[in-house]
Amino acid sequence: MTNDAPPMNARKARTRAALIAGAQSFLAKGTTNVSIQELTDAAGVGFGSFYNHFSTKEELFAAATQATLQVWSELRDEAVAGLDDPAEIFARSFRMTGRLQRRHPEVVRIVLNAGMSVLVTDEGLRPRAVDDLARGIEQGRFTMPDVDMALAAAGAALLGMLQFLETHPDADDAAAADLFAERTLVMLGLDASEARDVATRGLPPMPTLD
Amino acid sequence: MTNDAPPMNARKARTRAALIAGAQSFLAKGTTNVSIQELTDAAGVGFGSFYNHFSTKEELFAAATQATLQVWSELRDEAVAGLDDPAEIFARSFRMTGRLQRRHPEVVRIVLNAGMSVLVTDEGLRPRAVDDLARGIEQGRFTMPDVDMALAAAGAALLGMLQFLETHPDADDAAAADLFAERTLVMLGLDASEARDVATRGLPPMPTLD
DNA sequence: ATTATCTATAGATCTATAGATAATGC
DNA sequence: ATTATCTATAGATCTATAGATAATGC
Repeated sequence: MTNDAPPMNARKARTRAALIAGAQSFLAKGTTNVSIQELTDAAGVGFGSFYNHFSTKEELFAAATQATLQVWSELRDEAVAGLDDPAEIFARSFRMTGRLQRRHPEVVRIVLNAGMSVLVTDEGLRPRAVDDLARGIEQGRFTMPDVDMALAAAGAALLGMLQFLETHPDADDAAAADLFAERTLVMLGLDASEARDVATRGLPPMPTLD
Repeated sequence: MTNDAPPMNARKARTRAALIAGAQSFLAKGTTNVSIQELTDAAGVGFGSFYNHFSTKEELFAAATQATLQVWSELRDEAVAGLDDPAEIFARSFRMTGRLQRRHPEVVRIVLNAGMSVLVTDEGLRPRAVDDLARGIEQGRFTMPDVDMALAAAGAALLGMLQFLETHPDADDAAAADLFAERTLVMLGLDASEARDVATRGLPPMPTLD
Protein backbone atom coordinates (compact mmCIF):
# COMPACT_ATOMS: atom_id res chain seq x y z
CA MET A 1 0.00 0.00 0.00
CA THR A 2 2.12 2.91 1.20
CA ASN A 3 5.07 0.51 0.86
CA ASP A 4 7.58 1.55 -1.73
CA ALA A 5 10.70 1.67 0.39
CA PRO A 6 12.56 -1.41 1.60
CA PRO A 7 11.21 -2.84 4.86
CA MET A 8 12.30 -1.08 7.99
CA ASN A 9 13.74 -2.90 10.96
CA ALA A 10 12.01 -2.76 14.30
CA ARG A 11 14.35 -0.31 15.93
CA LYS A 12 14.17 2.14 13.08
CA ALA A 13 10.41 1.88 12.94
CA ARG A 14 10.25 2.56 16.68
CA THR A 15 12.31 5.74 16.34
CA ARG A 16 10.19 6.93 13.47
CA ALA A 17 7.00 6.22 15.40
CA ALA A 18 8.37 8.11 18.40
CA LEU A 19 9.17 11.13 16.24
CA ILE A 20 5.69 11.05 14.76
CA ALA A 21 4.05 10.70 18.15
CA GLY A 22 6.07 13.63 19.45
CA ALA A 23 5.14 15.74 16.45
CA GLN A 24 1.48 14.84 16.94
CA SER A 25 1.55 16.25 20.43
CA PHE A 26 2.73 19.57 19.01
CA LEU A 27 0.15 19.44 16.23
CA ALA A 28 -2.56 18.87 18.83
CA LYS A 29 -1.43 22.00 20.64
CA GLY A 30 -1.21 23.87 17.37
CA THR A 31 2.38 24.93 18.00
CA THR A 32 4.40 23.92 14.98
CA ASN A 33 7.00 26.62 15.31
CA VAL A 34 9.41 24.43 17.28
CA SER A 35 13.00 23.39 16.73
CA ILE A 36 14.12 19.97 15.60
CA GLN A 37 15.79 19.71 19.00
CA GLU A 38 12.40 20.08 20.70
CA LEU A 39 10.93 17.46 18.40
CA THR A 40 13.64 14.92 19.16
CA ASP A 41 13.39 15.70 22.88
CA ALA A 42 9.64 15.11 22.78
CA ALA A 43 10.27 11.83 21.02
CA GLY A 44 12.99 10.84 23.48
CA VAL A 45 15.52 10.21 20.72
CA GLY A 46 18.91 11.69 19.91
CA PHE A 47 18.98 14.86 17.88
CA GLY A 48 20.87 13.36 14.96
CA SER A 49 18.35 10.55 14.54
CA PHE A 50 15.92 13.02 13.11
CA TYR A 51 17.87 13.11 9.84
CA ASN A 52 17.70 9.37 9.42
CA HIS A 53 13.96 9.81 8.90
CA PHE A 54 13.16 13.29 7.74
CA SER A 55 15.04 16.14 6.18
CA THR A 56 12.90 19.02 7.40
CA LYS A 57 10.42 19.43 10.22
CA GLU A 58 7.69 20.19 7.70
CA GLU A 59 8.23 16.69 6.39
CA LEU A 60 7.80 15.25 9.86
CA PHE A 61 4.68 17.27 10.52
CA ALA A 62 3.22 16.15 7.22
CA ALA A 63 3.88 12.54 8.13
CA ALA A 64 2.34 13.09 11.56
CA THR A 65 -0.85 14.56 10.11
CA GLN A 66 -1.03 11.81 7.56
CA ALA A 67 -0.63 9.16 10.27
CA THR A 68 -3.48 10.72 12.23
CA LEU A 69 -5.80 10.71 9.26
CA GLN A 70 -4.79 7.15 8.54
CA VAL A 71 -5.82 6.00 12.01
CA TRP A 72 -9.08 7.87 11.72
CA SER A 73 -9.82 6.31 8.33
CA GLU A 74 -9.24 2.84 9.65
CA LEU A 75 -11.59 3.46 12.55
CA ARG A 76 -14.22 4.62 10.10
CA ASP A 77 -13.83 1.60 7.88
CA GLU A 78 -14.27 -0.67 10.83
CA ALA A 79 -17.32 1.27 12.00
CA VAL A 80 -19.19 1.21 8.72
CA ALA A 81 -18.29 -2.30 7.60
CA GLY A 82 -21.32 -4.13 6.28
CA LEU A 83 -23.49 -1.06 5.71
CA ASP A 84 -24.85 -0.23 2.32
CA ASP A 85 -27.03 2.88 2.44
CA PRO A 86 -24.84 5.96 1.82
CA ALA A 87 -26.86 8.05 4.24
CA GLU A 88 -26.41 5.53 6.99
CA ILE A 89 -22.71 5.11 6.26
CA PHE A 90 -22.31 8.85 6.41
CA ALA A 91 -24.31 9.16 9.62
CA ARG A 92 -22.50 6.37 11.34
CA SER A 93 -19.01 7.58 10.59
CA PHE A 94 -20.04 11.09 11.58
CA ARG A 95 -21.52 9.95 14.87
CA MET A 96 -18.54 7.73 15.64
CA THR A 97 -16.19 10.62 15.03
CA GLY A 98 -18.12 12.73 17.52
CA ARG A 99 -17.82 10.01 20.11
CA LEU A 100 -14.12 9.78 19.37
CA GLN A 101 -13.65 13.32 20.62
CA ARG A 102 -14.10 12.37 24.28
CA ARG A 103 -11.90 9.30 24.07
CA HIS A 104 -9.10 10.68 21.97
CA PRO A 105 -9.19 14.44 22.10
CA GLU A 106 -5.59 14.66 20.80
CA VAL A 107 -6.59 13.02 17.53
CA VAL A 108 -9.52 15.36 17.14
CA ARG A 109 -7.42 18.40 17.97
CA ILE A 110 -5.03 17.53 15.19
CA VAL A 111 -7.93 17.27 12.75
CA LEU A 112 -9.31 20.59 13.98
CA ASN A 113 -5.96 22.30 13.64
CA ALA A 114 -5.54 20.92 10.14
CA GLY A 115 -8.90 22.50 9.41
CA MET A 116 -10.47 22.53 5.99
CA SER A 117 -7.25 21.31 4.45
CA VAL A 118 -8.16 17.74 5.47
CA LEU A 119 -10.80 17.91 2.77
CA VAL A 120 -8.20 18.52 0.10
CA THR A 121 -4.95 16.95 1.21
CA ASP A 122 -6.18 13.78 2.74
CA GLU A 123 -5.10 10.47 1.34
CA GLY A 124 -7.33 8.66 3.79
CA LEU A 125 -10.69 10.15 4.52
CA ARG A 126 -11.39 12.24 1.48
CA PRO A 127 -11.70 9.42 -1.05
CA ARG A 128 -14.02 7.52 1.28
CA ALA A 129 -16.25 10.53 1.81
CA VAL A 130 -16.26 11.34 -1.90
CA ASP A 131 -17.21 7.80 -2.76
CA ASP A 132 -20.00 7.71 -0.21
CA LEU A 133 -21.42 11.11 -1.16
CA ALA A 134 -21.25 10.30 -4.87
CA ARG A 135 -23.25 7.13 -4.36
CA GLY A 136 -25.78 9.02 -2.26
CA ILE A 137 -26.21 11.64 -4.96
CA GLU A 138 -26.51 9.03 -7.66
CA GLN A 139 -29.23 7.25 -5.72
CA GLY A 140 -31.07 10.51 -5.17
CA ARG A 141 -30.64 10.25 -1.43
CA PHE A 142 -28.54 13.40 -1.31
CA THR A 143 -29.62 16.35 -3.40
CA MET A 144 -26.47 18.46 -3.49
CA PRO A 145 -25.79 19.42 -7.12
CA ASP A 146 -22.31 17.95 -7.10
CA VAL A 147 -19.99 15.84 -5.05
CA ASP A 148 -17.48 18.55 -4.30
CA MET A 149 -20.10 20.82 -2.80
CA ALA A 150 -21.43 17.95 -0.76
CA LEU A 151 -17.91 17.17 0.41
CA ALA A 152 -17.24 20.73 1.47
CA ALA A 153 -20.57 20.99 3.27
CA ALA A 154 -20.32 17.64 5.02
CA GLY A 155 -16.65 17.98 5.89
CA ALA A 156 -17.19 21.41 7.31
CA ALA A 157 -20.16 20.22 9.37
CA LEU A 158 -17.97 17.50 10.80
CA LEU A 159 -15.35 20.02 11.85
CA GLY A 160 -18.10 22.19 13.31
CA MET A 161 -19.27 19.33 15.45
CA LEU A 162 -15.73 18.62 16.63
CA GLN A 163 -15.17 22.26 17.42
CA PHE A 164 -18.37 22.32 19.44
CA LEU A 165 -17.41 19.22 21.41
CA GLU A 166 -13.89 20.49 21.97
CA THR A 167 -15.16 23.76 23.42
CA HIS A 168 -18.00 22.16 25.42
CA PRO A 169 -16.37 19.48 27.53
CA ASP A 170 -19.50 18.99 29.61
CA ALA A 171 -21.94 18.57 26.74
CA ASP A 172 -23.45 15.14 26.08
CA ASP A 173 -21.20 14.00 23.25
CA ALA A 174 -23.51 11.34 21.86
CA ALA A 175 -26.52 13.65 21.80
CA ALA A 176 -24.57 16.48 20.20
CA ALA A 177 -22.96 14.20 17.62
CA ASP A 178 -26.29 12.69 16.68
CA LEU A 179 -27.94 16.05 16.31
CA PHE A 180 -25.13 17.39 14.15
CA ALA A 181 -25.34 14.24 12.05
CA GLU A 182 -29.07 14.64 11.63
CA ARG A 183 -28.83 18.28 10.63
CA THR A 184 -26.01 17.55 8.24
CA LEU A 185 -28.14 14.92 6.52
CA VAL A 186 -30.87 17.52 6.19
CA MET A 187 -28.35 19.89 4.66
CA LEU A 188 -27.37 17.19 2.18
CA GLY A 189 -30.99 16.80 1.17
CA LEU A 190 -32.77 14.24 3.33
CA ASP A 191 -36.12 15.29 4.70
CA ALA A 192 -36.33 15.92 8.41
CA SER A 193 -37.99 12.70 9.55
CA GLU A 194 -35.80 10.53 7.38
CA ALA A 195 -32.70 12.28 8.71
CA ARG A 196 -33.82 11.79 12.27
CA ASP A 197 -34.42 8.12 11.67
CA VAL A 198 -31.03 7.54 10.03
CA ALA A 199 -29.16 9.50 12.68
CA THR A 200 -30.67 7.68 15.65
CA ARG A 201 -30.20 4.06 14.64
CA GLY A 202 -28.25 1.75 16.90
CA LEU A 203 -24.48 1.99 16.82
CA PRO A 204 -22.00 -0.85 17.14
CA PRO A 205 -19.61 -0.65 20.09
CA MET A 206 -17.02 2.02 19.58
CA PRO A 207 -13.89 0.49 18.01
CA THR A 208 -10.81 0.94 20.15
CA LEU A 209 -7.86 2.96 19.06
CA ASP A 210 -4.32 1.70 19.81
CA MET B 1 -13.29 51.43 20.54
CA THR B 2 -10.01 49.50 20.48
CA ASN B 3 -8.39 52.74 21.64
CA ASP B 4 -6.68 52.53 25.00
CA ALA B 5 -3.20 53.64 24.03
CA PRO B 6 -2.25 57.25 23.30
CA PRO B 7 -2.89 58.32 19.71
CA MET B 8 -0.30 57.22 17.21
CA ASN B 9 1.29 59.63 14.78
CA ALA B 10 0.85 59.09 11.06
CA ARG B 11 4.29 57.70 10.39
CA LYS B 12 4.11 55.19 13.20
CA ALA B 13 0.66 54.09 12.11
CA ARG B 14 1.92 53.61 8.57
CA THR B 15 4.76 51.37 9.71
CA ARG B 16 2.42 49.34 11.83
CA ALA B 17 -0.02 48.98 8.95
CA ALA B 18 2.80 47.89 6.64
CA LEU B 19 3.89 45.23 9.12
CA ILE B 20 0.35 43.97 9.42
CA ALA B 21 -0.16 43.91 5.66
CA GLY B 22 3.07 41.98 5.23
CA ALA B 23 2.06 39.50 7.91
CA GLN B 24 -1.32 39.06 6.24
CA SER B 25 0.35 37.98 3.03
CA PHE B 26 2.12 35.23 4.95
CA LEU B 27 -1.07 34.25 6.77
CA ALA B 28 -2.83 33.96 3.41
CA LYS B 29 -0.14 31.55 2.22
CA GLY B 30 -0.31 29.69 5.52
CA THR B 31 3.43 30.05 6.11
CA THR B 32 3.88 31.54 9.55
CA ASN B 33 7.23 29.96 10.21
CA VAL B 34 9.17 32.98 8.99
CA SER B 35 11.80 35.20 10.57
CA ILE B 36 11.22 38.71 11.79
CA GLN B 37 13.65 39.75 9.08
CA GLU B 38 11.34 38.31 6.42
CA LEU B 39 8.39 40.08 7.99
CA THR B 40 10.09 43.48 7.98
CA ASP B 41 11.32 42.89 4.42
CA ALA B 42 7.78 42.08 3.29
CA ALA B 43 6.62 45.26 4.99
CA GLY B 44 9.43 47.30 3.45
CA VAL B 45 10.56 48.64 6.83
CA GLY B 46 13.82 48.39 8.72
CA PHE B 47 14.37 45.35 10.87
CA GLY B 48 14.58 47.25 14.14
CA SER B 49 11.24 48.94 13.59
CA PHE B 50 9.52 45.67 14.33
CA TYR B 51 10.25 46.09 18.03
CA ASN B 52 8.64 49.49 18.16
CA HIS B 53 5.33 47.73 17.50
CA PHE B 54 5.50 44.11 18.55
CA SER B 55 7.68 42.03 20.77
CA THR B 56 7.21 38.66 19.10
CA LYS B 57 6.07 37.58 15.68
CA GLU B 58 3.15 35.73 17.25
CA GLU B 59 1.96 39.10 18.47
CA LEU B 60 2.15 40.51 14.96
CA PHE B 61 0.35 37.54 13.47
CA ALA B 62 -2.39 37.86 16.07
CA ALA B 63 -2.82 41.53 15.20
CA ALA B 64 -2.89 40.67 11.51
CA THR B 65 -5.61 38.05 11.97
CA GLN B 66 -7.57 40.40 14.16
CA ALA B 67 -7.32 43.16 11.56
CA THR B 68 -8.64 40.81 8.89
CA LEU B 69 -11.62 39.78 10.97
CA GLN B 70 -12.24 43.42 11.75
CA VAL B 71 -12.47 44.33 8.07
CA TRP B 72 -14.75 41.41 7.43
CA SER B 73 -17.03 42.39 10.31
CA GLU B 74 -17.35 45.90 9.02
CA LEU B 75 -18.27 44.66 5.58
CA ARG B 76 -20.93 42.49 7.14
CA ASP B 77 -22.37 45.31 9.18
CA GLU B 78 -22.65 47.44 6.11
CA ALA B 79 -24.25 44.62 4.15
CA VAL B 80 -26.97 43.81 6.67
CA ALA B 81 -27.76 47.33 7.81
CA GLY B 82 -31.49 47.86 7.99
CA LEU B 83 -32.49 44.20 8.03
CA ASP B 84 -34.47 42.72 10.86
CA ASP B 85 -35.22 39.06 10.22
CA PRO B 86 -32.39 36.94 11.71
CA ALA B 87 -32.66 34.40 8.89
CA GLU B 88 -32.28 37.09 6.28
CA ILE B 89 -29.41 38.76 8.11
CA PHE B 90 -27.69 35.44 8.33
CA ALA B 91 -28.31 34.61 4.67
CA ARG B 92 -27.18 37.97 3.44
CA SER B 93 -23.92 38.05 5.34
CA PHE B 94 -23.25 34.47 4.30
CA ARG B 95 -23.93 35.20 0.64
CA MET B 96 -21.87 38.38 0.71
CA THR B 97 -18.95 36.49 2.21
CA GLY B 98 -19.11 33.98 -0.62
CA ARG B 99 -19.00 36.77 -3.16
CA LEU B 100 -16.07 38.28 -1.30
CA GLN B 101 -13.99 35.22 -2.13
CA ARG B 102 -13.57 36.16 -5.79
CA ARG B 103 -12.82 39.79 -5.08
CA HIS B 104 -10.53 39.40 -2.12
CA PRO B 105 -9.20 35.88 -2.04
CA GLU B 106 -6.38 36.91 0.33
CA VAL B 107 -8.88 37.87 3.00
CA VAL B 108 -10.73 34.62 2.60
CA ARG B 109 -7.53 32.59 2.67
CA ILE B 110 -6.64 34.10 6.00
CA VAL B 111 -10.03 33.15 7.38
CA LEU B 112 -9.68 29.63 5.98
CA ASN B 113 -6.22 29.22 7.45
CA ALA B 114 -7.46 30.44 10.81
CA GLY B 115 -10.08 27.72 10.55
CA MET B 116 -12.53 26.91 13.28
CA SER B 117 -10.63 29.10 15.69
CA VAL B 118 -12.39 32.16 14.23
CA LEU B 119 -15.50 30.89 15.96
CA VAL B 120 -13.84 31.08 19.36
CA THR B 121 -11.19 33.77 19.23
CA ASP B 122 -12.90 36.38 17.21
CA GLU B 123 -13.61 39.76 18.68
CA GLY B 124 -15.43 40.81 15.56
CA LEU B 125 -17.61 38.26 13.88
CA ARG B 126 -18.43 35.87 16.64
CA PRO B 127 -20.52 38.24 18.77
CA ARG B 128 -22.49 39.31 15.71
CA ALA B 129 -23.23 35.74 14.70
CA VAL B 130 -24.11 34.77 18.25
CA ASP B 131 -26.49 37.67 18.54
CA ASP B 132 -28.16 36.91 15.25
CA LEU B 133 -28.48 33.19 15.90
CA ALA B 134 -29.81 33.79 19.42
CA ARG B 135 -32.55 36.04 18.11
CA GLY B 136 -33.42 33.50 15.44
CA ILE B 137 -33.72 30.74 18.01
CA GLU B 138 -35.78 32.91 20.32
CA GLN B 139 -38.19 33.72 17.52
CA GLY B 140 -38.46 30.06 16.60
CA ARG B 141 -37.00 30.67 13.19
CA PHE B 142 -33.99 28.50 13.94
CA THR B 143 -34.54 25.24 15.76
CA MET B 144 -31.06 24.39 16.94
CA PRO B 145 -31.26 23.54 20.64
CA ASP B 146 -28.72 26.13 21.65
CA VAL B 147 -26.79 29.07 20.31
CA ASP B 148 -23.37 27.47 20.57
CA MET B 149 -24.38 24.51 18.46
CA ALA B 150 -25.95 26.83 15.93
CA LEU B 151 -22.76 28.90 15.88
CA ALA B 152 -20.56 25.89 15.31
CA ALA B 153 -22.81 24.56 12.57
CA ALA B 154 -23.24 27.88 10.79
CA GLY B 155 -19.62 28.94 11.14
CA ALA B 156 -18.41 25.62 9.83
CA ALA B 157 -20.79 25.80 6.88
CA LEU B 158 -19.39 29.19 6.06
CA LEU B 159 -15.86 27.85 6.04
CA GLY B 160 -17.03 24.93 3.92
CA MET B 161 -18.41 27.31 1.35
CA LEU B 162 -15.19 29.31 1.31
CA GLN B 163 -13.13 26.17 0.95
CA PHE B 164 -15.29 25.09 -1.96
CA LEU B 165 -14.93 28.44 -3.71
CA GLU B 166 -11.21 28.54 -3.05
CA THR B 167 -10.69 25.14 -4.61
CA HIS B 168 -13.12 25.72 -7.51
CA PRO B 169 -11.99 28.94 -9.14
CA ASP B 170 -14.25 28.39 -12.13
CA ALA B 171 -17.45 27.73 -10.22
CA ASP B 172 -20.20 30.34 -10.28
CA ASP B 173 -19.54 32.05 -6.97
CA ALA B 174 -22.97 33.60 -6.54
CA ALA B 175 -24.81 30.38 -7.29
CA ALA B 176 -22.59 28.36 -4.98
CA ALA B 177 -22.80 30.89 -2.17
CA ASP B 178 -26.57 31.05 -2.43
CA LEU B 179 -26.93 27.31 -2.39
CA PHE B 180 -24.66 26.94 0.61
CA ALA B 181 -26.64 29.67 2.34
CA GLU B 182 -29.91 27.93 1.59
CA ARG B 183 -28.72 24.58 2.84
CA THR B 184 -27.26 26.12 5.95
CA LEU B 185 -30.61 27.70 6.73
CA VAL B 186 -32.19 24.28 6.33
CA MET B 187 -29.61 22.89 8.72
CA LEU B 188 -30.50 25.60 11.21
CA GLY B 189 -34.15 24.60 11.02
CA LEU B 190 -35.93 26.48 8.26
CA ASP B 191 -38.05 24.39 5.96
CA ALA B 192 -36.83 23.96 2.41
CA SER B 193 -39.07 26.43 0.62
CA GLU B 194 -38.63 29.11 3.23
CA ALA B 195 -34.86 28.67 3.07
CA ARG B 196 -34.88 28.94 -0.70
CA ASP B 197 -36.91 32.11 -0.52
CA VAL B 198 -34.67 33.75 2.05
CA ALA B 199 -31.49 32.76 0.26
CA THR B 200 -32.52 34.09 -3.14
CA ARG B 201 -33.73 37.56 -2.23
CA GLY B 202 -32.12 40.55 -3.90
CA LEU B 203 -28.76 41.69 -2.61
CA PRO B 204 -27.48 45.23 -2.31
CA PRO B 205 -24.37 46.05 -4.33
CA MET B 206 -21.30 44.48 -2.85
CA PRO B 207 -19.60 46.94 -0.50
CA THR B 208 -16.05 47.74 -1.50
CA LEU B 209 -13.07 46.86 0.59
CA ASP B 210 -10.13 49.25 0.94
C1' DA C 1 12.96 68.28 21.91
C1' DT C 2 10.95 64.11 21.22
C1' DT C 3 9.87 60.06 18.97
C1' DA C 4 10.38 56.69 15.23
C1' DT C 5 13.20 54.92 11.95
C1' DC C 6 17.26 52.59 10.22
C1' DT C 7 21.80 49.90 10.17
C1' DA C 8 25.01 47.15 12.46
C1' DT C 9 26.19 43.61 15.60
C1' DA C 10 26.73 40.58 19.87
C1' DG C 11 24.91 36.66 21.63
C1' DA C 12 21.62 33.08 21.33
C1' DT C 13 19.59 29.49 18.90
C1' DC C 14 19.12 26.30 15.33
C1' DT C 15 20.51 23.15 11.46
C1' DA C 16 23.12 19.78 9.21
C1' DT C 17 26.89 16.79 9.42
C1' DA C 18 30.95 14.15 11.08
C1' DG C 19 32.61 10.58 13.86
C1' DA C 20 32.23 7.52 17.63
C1' DT C 21 29.11 3.94 19.88
C1' DA C 22 25.50 0.60 19.98
C1' DA C 23 22.19 -2.56 17.90
C1' DT C 24 20.79 -5.75 14.31
C1' DG C 25 21.37 -9.21 10.55
C1' DC C 26 23.82 -12.95 8.47
C1' DA D 1 29.33 -6.40 8.26
C1' DT D 2 25.86 -3.27 8.06
C1' DT D 3 22.78 0.01 9.65
C1' DA D 4 20.88 3.12 13.16
C1' DT D 5 21.70 5.58 17.03
C1' DC D 6 23.89 9.11 19.80
C1' DT D 7 26.93 13.23 21.10
C1' DA D 8 29.48 17.05 19.75
C1' DT D 9 30.27 20.97 16.92
C1' DA D 10 30.99 24.24 12.85
C1' DG D 11 28.52 27.33 10.35
C1' DA D 12 24.28 29.50 9.41
C1' DT D 13 20.45 31.97 10.88
C1' DC D 14 17.77 34.58 13.93
C1' DT D 15 16.68 37.75 17.86
C1' DA D 16 17.10 41.68 20.62
C1' DT D 17 19.40 45.86 21.43
C1' DA D 18 22.53 49.86 20.98
C1' DG D 19 23.60 53.95 18.64
C1' DA D 20 23.34 56.87 14.77
C1' DT D 21 20.02 59.23 11.48
C1' DA D 22 15.70 61.08 10.05
C1' DA D 23 11.02 62.73 10.81
C1' DT D 24 7.51 65.01 13.57
C1' DG D 25 5.64 68.21 17.13
C1' DC D 26 5.83 72.41 19.68
